[in-house]
Amino acid sequence: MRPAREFFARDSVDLGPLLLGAVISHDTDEGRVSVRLSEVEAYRGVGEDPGSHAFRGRTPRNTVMFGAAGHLYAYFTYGMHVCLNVVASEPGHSAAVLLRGGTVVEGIELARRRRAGASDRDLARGPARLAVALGVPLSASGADLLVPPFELRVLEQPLPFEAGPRTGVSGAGGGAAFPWRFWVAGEPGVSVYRRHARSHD
DNA sequence: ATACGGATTGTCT
DNA sequence: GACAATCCGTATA
Repeated sequence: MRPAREFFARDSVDLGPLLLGAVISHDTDEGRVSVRLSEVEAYRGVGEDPGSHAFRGRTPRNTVMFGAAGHLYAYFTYGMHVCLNVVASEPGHSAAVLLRGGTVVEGIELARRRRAGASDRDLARGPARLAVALGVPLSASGADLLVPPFELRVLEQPLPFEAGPRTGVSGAGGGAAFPWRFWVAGEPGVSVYRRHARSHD
Protein backbone atom coordinates (compact mmCIF):
# COMPACT_ATOMS: atom_id res chain seq x y z
CA MET A 1 0.00 0.00 0.00
CA ARG A 2 0.95 3.63 -0.39
CA PRO A 3 0.68 5.02 3.12
CA ALA A 4 -0.60 8.47 4.01
CA ARG A 5 1.74 10.92 5.68
CA GLU A 6 0.52 10.01 9.16
CA PHE A 7 2.07 6.60 8.68
CA PHE A 8 5.52 8.19 8.85
CA ALA A 9 4.68 10.55 11.72
CA ARG A 10 5.76 8.22 14.48
CA ASP A 11 8.83 7.37 16.48
CA SER A 12 11.64 6.35 14.14
CA VAL A 13 12.33 3.26 16.24
CA ASP A 14 8.77 2.13 15.51
CA LEU A 15 8.81 3.23 11.90
CA GLY A 16 12.09 1.51 11.05
CA PRO A 17 10.82 -2.08 11.16
CA LEU A 18 7.69 -1.08 9.25
CA LEU A 19 9.87 -0.03 6.33
CA LEU A 20 11.41 -3.47 5.97
CA GLY A 21 10.04 -5.06 2.84
CA ALA A 22 8.87 -1.66 1.61
CA VAL A 23 9.69 -0.69 -1.97
CA ILE A 24 11.11 2.73 -2.77
CA SER A 25 11.06 3.88 -6.38
CA HIS A 26 12.75 6.80 -8.06
CA ASP A 27 12.06 8.02 -11.59
CA THR A 28 14.53 9.97 -13.72
CA ASP A 29 14.70 10.59 -17.44
CA GLU A 30 16.79 7.42 -17.59
CA GLY A 31 13.98 5.35 -16.14
CA ARG A 32 12.79 3.89 -12.87
CA VAL A 33 14.71 1.94 -10.30
CA SER A 34 12.94 0.33 -7.35
CA VAL A 35 14.55 -1.19 -4.28
CA ARG A 36 12.97 -3.46 -1.71
CA LEU A 37 14.40 -2.53 1.68
CA SER A 38 15.96 -5.22 3.82
CA GLU A 39 17.94 -3.15 6.31
CA VAL A 40 17.36 0.21 8.05
CA GLU A 41 18.57 2.14 11.09
CA ALA A 42 16.58 4.46 13.35
CA TYR A 43 17.90 7.79 14.62
CA ARG A 44 16.16 9.94 17.20
CA GLY A 45 16.40 13.62 17.88
CA VAL A 46 17.69 16.43 20.01
CA GLY A 47 19.41 15.38 23.18
CA GLU A 48 18.28 11.77 23.15
CA ASP A 49 20.43 10.07 20.54
CA PRO A 50 24.18 10.87 20.51
CA GLY A 51 24.52 9.11 17.17
CA SER A 52 21.99 11.34 15.44
CA HIS A 53 22.81 14.31 13.26
CA ALA A 54 20.03 16.09 15.15
CA PHE A 55 21.47 15.43 18.60
CA ARG A 56 22.92 18.92 19.02
CA GLY A 57 19.91 20.68 17.62
CA ARG A 58 18.92 22.19 14.35
CA THR A 59 21.63 23.13 11.86
CA PRO A 60 21.57 23.98 8.15
CA ARG A 61 22.30 20.38 7.22
CA ASN A 62 19.75 18.61 9.39
CA THR A 63 16.89 21.08 9.03
CA VAL A 64 14.78 18.68 7.02
CA MET A 65 14.86 16.23 9.95
CA PHE A 66 12.82 18.82 11.83
CA GLY A 67 10.23 19.08 9.08
CA ALA A 68 7.28 16.98 7.99
CA ALA A 69 7.46 13.20 8.07
CA GLY A 70 7.70 11.29 4.83
CA HIS A 71 10.30 13.61 3.36
CA LEU A 72 13.82 12.73 2.27
CA TYR A 73 16.84 13.62 4.37
CA ALA A 74 19.95 13.06 2.27
CA TYR A 75 23.42 13.87 3.55
CA PHE A 76 26.94 13.81 2.20
CA THR A 77 29.65 11.99 4.10
CA TYR A 78 33.24 10.76 3.93
CA GLY A 79 33.90 13.28 1.20
CA MET A 80 32.18 11.15 -1.42
CA HIS A 81 29.02 9.38 -0.33
CA VAL A 82 25.33 10.24 -0.17
CA CYS A 83 23.00 8.42 2.23
CA LEU A 84 19.21 8.53 2.36
CA ASN A 85 16.78 8.77 5.25
CA VAL A 86 13.03 8.90 5.60
CA VAL A 87 12.02 11.62 8.06
CA ALA A 88 9.90 10.25 10.89
CA SER A 89 8.27 11.79 13.94
CA GLU A 90 6.23 14.97 14.00
CA PRO A 91 7.01 18.61 13.20
CA GLY A 92 9.17 20.17 15.89
CA HIS A 93 10.69 16.84 16.73
CA SER A 94 13.45 15.30 14.68
CA ALA A 95 13.99 11.69 13.80
CA ALA A 96 14.74 9.69 10.73
CA VAL A 97 15.26 6.20 9.40
CA LEU A 98 18.44 5.56 7.42
CA LEU A 99 17.96 3.27 4.43
CA ARG A 100 20.90 0.89 4.73
CA GLY A 101 20.29 -1.72 2.12
CA GLY A 102 17.96 -3.61 -0.14
CA THR A 103 17.61 -5.45 -3.40
CA VAL A 104 16.83 -3.97 -6.78
CA VAL A 105 13.43 -5.24 -7.90
CA GLU A 106 12.86 -2.97 -10.90
CA GLY A 107 15.16 -1.22 -13.36
CA ILE A 108 18.06 -3.55 -12.72
CA GLU A 109 19.77 -2.69 -16.00
CA LEU A 110 19.82 0.98 -15.12
CA ALA A 111 21.04 0.16 -11.63
CA ARG A 112 23.84 -1.94 -13.10
CA ARG A 113 24.95 0.99 -15.22
CA ARG A 114 24.95 3.28 -12.21
CA ARG A 115 26.88 0.76 -10.15
CA ALA A 116 29.26 -0.49 -12.81
CA GLY A 117 31.46 -3.28 -11.59
CA ALA A 118 29.21 -4.35 -8.75
CA SER A 119 27.53 -7.74 -8.52
CA ASP A 120 23.74 -7.74 -8.60
CA ARG A 121 23.65 -8.53 -4.93
CA ASP A 122 25.75 -5.47 -4.13
CA LEU A 123 23.80 -3.01 -6.26
CA ALA A 124 21.91 -1.53 -3.31
CA ARG A 125 23.51 -3.35 -0.39
CA GLY A 126 24.80 -0.49 1.77
CA PRO A 127 23.47 3.02 2.33
CA ALA A 128 25.66 4.87 -0.17
CA ARG A 129 25.30 2.11 -2.75
CA LEU A 130 21.53 2.27 -2.41
CA ALA A 131 21.54 5.99 -3.11
CA VAL A 132 23.63 5.47 -6.25
CA ALA A 133 21.45 2.61 -7.50
CA LEU A 134 18.34 4.72 -7.10
CA GLY A 135 20.03 7.69 -8.75
CA VAL A 136 19.15 10.05 -5.90
CA PRO A 137 21.47 13.08 -5.70
CA LEU A 138 22.27 15.05 -2.58
CA SER A 139 20.22 17.91 -3.99
CA ALA A 140 17.08 15.81 -3.57
CA SER A 141 17.26 16.24 0.19
CA GLY A 142 13.97 17.65 1.42
CA ALA A 143 11.91 16.06 -1.35
CA ASP A 144 8.53 14.62 -0.47
CA LEU A 145 8.75 10.85 -0.83
CA LEU A 146 4.99 10.57 -1.23
CA VAL A 147 4.90 12.26 -4.62
CA PRO A 148 6.73 11.77 -7.93
CA PRO A 149 9.50 11.27 -8.82
CA PHE A 150 9.44 9.13 -5.68
CA GLU A 151 7.07 6.39 -4.61
CA LEU A 152 7.06 4.44 -1.39
CA ARG A 153 4.97 1.33 -0.91
CA VAL A 154 4.91 -0.56 2.37
CA LEU A 155 3.65 -4.00 3.29
CA GLU A 156 0.17 -4.48 4.75
CA GLN A 157 1.62 -7.09 7.06
CA PRO A 158 4.96 -6.21 8.72
CA LEU A 159 7.78 -8.70 8.26
CA PRO A 160 9.53 -10.49 11.12
CA PHE A 161 12.83 -8.75 11.75
CA GLU A 162 15.98 -8.78 13.83
CA ALA A 163 17.63 -5.89 15.68
CA GLY A 164 21.19 -5.06 16.68
CA PRO A 165 23.74 -2.27 17.19
CA ARG A 166 23.93 0.43 14.57
CA THR A 167 26.74 0.18 12.07
CA GLY A 168 29.40 2.83 11.75
CA VAL A 169 28.25 4.90 14.71
CA SER A 170 31.12 5.72 17.03
CA GLY A 171 31.19 7.14 20.52
CA ALA A 172 28.19 7.22 22.84
CA GLY A 173 25.73 6.58 20.04
CA GLY A 174 27.33 3.30 19.03
CA GLY A 175 27.27 -0.14 20.53
CA ALA A 176 24.51 -1.98 22.29
CA ALA A 177 23.05 1.12 23.94
CA PHE A 178 21.09 1.89 20.78
CA PRO A 179 20.13 -1.40 19.09
CA TRP A 180 18.25 0.37 16.36
CA ARG A 181 19.55 -1.39 13.29
CA PHE A 182 16.76 -3.52 11.88
CA TRP A 183 16.98 -6.13 9.16
CA VAL A 184 15.13 -9.01 7.59
CA ALA A 185 16.97 -12.22 8.43
CA GLY A 186 18.35 -14.04 5.44
CA GLU A 187 17.76 -11.27 2.91
CA PRO A 188 20.61 -10.84 0.43
CA GLY A 189 20.35 -7.06 0.63
CA VAL A 190 21.52 -6.92 4.24
CA SER A 191 24.89 -5.17 4.39
CA VAL A 192 27.95 -6.70 5.96
CA TYR A 193 28.34 -5.52 9.53
CA ARG A 194 31.52 -3.52 9.77
CA ARG A 195 32.41 -2.26 13.16
CA HIS A 196 33.39 1.38 13.09
CA ALA A 197 37.13 2.05 12.81
CA ARG A 198 37.04 4.12 15.98
CA SER A 199 35.18 1.60 18.08
CA HIS A 200 38.42 -0.30 18.68
CA ASP A 201 39.55 0.86 22.08
C1' DA B 1 39.79 31.28 9.87
C1' DT B 2 41.21 26.84 11.00
C1' DA B 3 40.93 21.96 12.57
C1' DC B 4 38.79 17.68 12.99
C1' DG B 5 36.42 13.54 11.80
C1' DG B 6 32.56 11.21 9.65
C1' DA B 7 25.21 7.14 9.77
C1' DT B 8 31.15 4.37 3.75
C1' DT B 9 33.21 1.90 0.15
C1' DG B 10 36.63 -0.38 -2.74
C1' DT B 11 41.04 -2.36 -2.93
C1' DC B 12 44.87 -4.60 -1.23
C1' DT B 13 47.00 -8.13 1.97
C1' DG C 1 41.53 -7.27 8.44
C1' DA C 2 43.55 -2.76 7.20
C1' DC C 3 43.70 1.55 4.89
C1' DA C 4 43.14 5.33 1.65
C1' DA C 5 39.97 8.33 -0.76
C1' DT C 6 38.03 12.99 -0.25
C1' DC C 7 35.42 17.29 1.31
C1' DC C 8 31.70 19.14 3.95
C1' DG C 9 29.59 20.29 8.40
C1' DT C 10 30.39 21.57 12.84
C1' DA C 11 32.95 23.31 16.63
C1' DT C 12 36.19 26.39 18.38
C1' DA C 13 38.70 30.82 18.41
